[in-house]
Amino acid sequence: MLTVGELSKTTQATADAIRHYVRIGLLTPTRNPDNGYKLFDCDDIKRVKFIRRAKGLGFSLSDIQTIFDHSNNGRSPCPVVRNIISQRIDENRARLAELNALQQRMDDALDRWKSMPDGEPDGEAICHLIESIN
Amino acid sequence: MLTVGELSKTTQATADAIRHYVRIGLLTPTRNPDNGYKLFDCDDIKRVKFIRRAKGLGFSLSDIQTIFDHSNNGRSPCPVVRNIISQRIDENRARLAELNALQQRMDDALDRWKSMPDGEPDGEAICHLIESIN
DNA sequence: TTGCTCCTCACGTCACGTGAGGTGGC
DNA sequence: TTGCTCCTCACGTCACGTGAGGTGGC
Repeated sequence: MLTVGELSKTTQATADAIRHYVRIGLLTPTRNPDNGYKLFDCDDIKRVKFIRRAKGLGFSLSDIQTIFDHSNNGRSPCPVVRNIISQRIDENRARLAELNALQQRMDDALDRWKSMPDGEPDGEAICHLIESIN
Repeated sequence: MLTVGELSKTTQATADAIRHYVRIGLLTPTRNPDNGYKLFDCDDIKRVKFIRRAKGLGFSLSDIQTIFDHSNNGRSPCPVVRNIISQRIDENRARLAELNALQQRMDDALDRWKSMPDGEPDGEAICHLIESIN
């Protein structure tokens, strides 16, 4: 049996992250009755490593809870895993498109501003650099 | 003088967004003493349009507050605006790199999983698709 | 006694959106 | 009276990080 700190070391997750997983029910450690310390077992090591891996593939903690639920109920989580990652791929593609467009706008602005002087407050504009865009 | 709804229409910001800007002090409308309704003026229209434009360039509401503060104190916000956007550009570049790497991992996983069957719970793996990665 | 780890709240993050419960204006 | 707008809380979002205040173990 491991304490939070020990589980943290073996999984590379911070102790605070592990406490968070306990709070939201992703992990359900037993307790040392003497001092109330959380006690984790080998399955918890597997679960935390699974969480880290799944997060690295874009799964949210809520997604991971769904996967655990399927697994605990003796159903294969694989079909739902395929569905979720497809969604996350679509979402990430949309997010990337947004951020690329933003990057473009920022780069354009910074470039245009290179040839513009700093303005002094004139009671009209708030910042003529920003207001010159569009 | 405009009410929230009217300012919302002329600026394309939602009424809730405008209320939020008031809550955090970006806008400081006067009040109609009869009914407590917020009353916005022409400068508020300019401010909300400015907020939208600045957000479109990657400035946070906190950044925008800083810009407003400079402007209200009779200092040119331009130097600070150039600094902030440079930071935001760097941050966004880093974020893009992360999300591109994530996209790569997700695409690779989905691709590899195409040739793999759904696994049945075996008491060993939680989800062998995810655990096959890395 | 010291220093390290553990515990449980509870708040902060970012920019709103969403009820809930109530009121003003035509 | 109806329907629309306005008001103010206060909570939820996502995954933790960070105090605050206190205790166990060697």
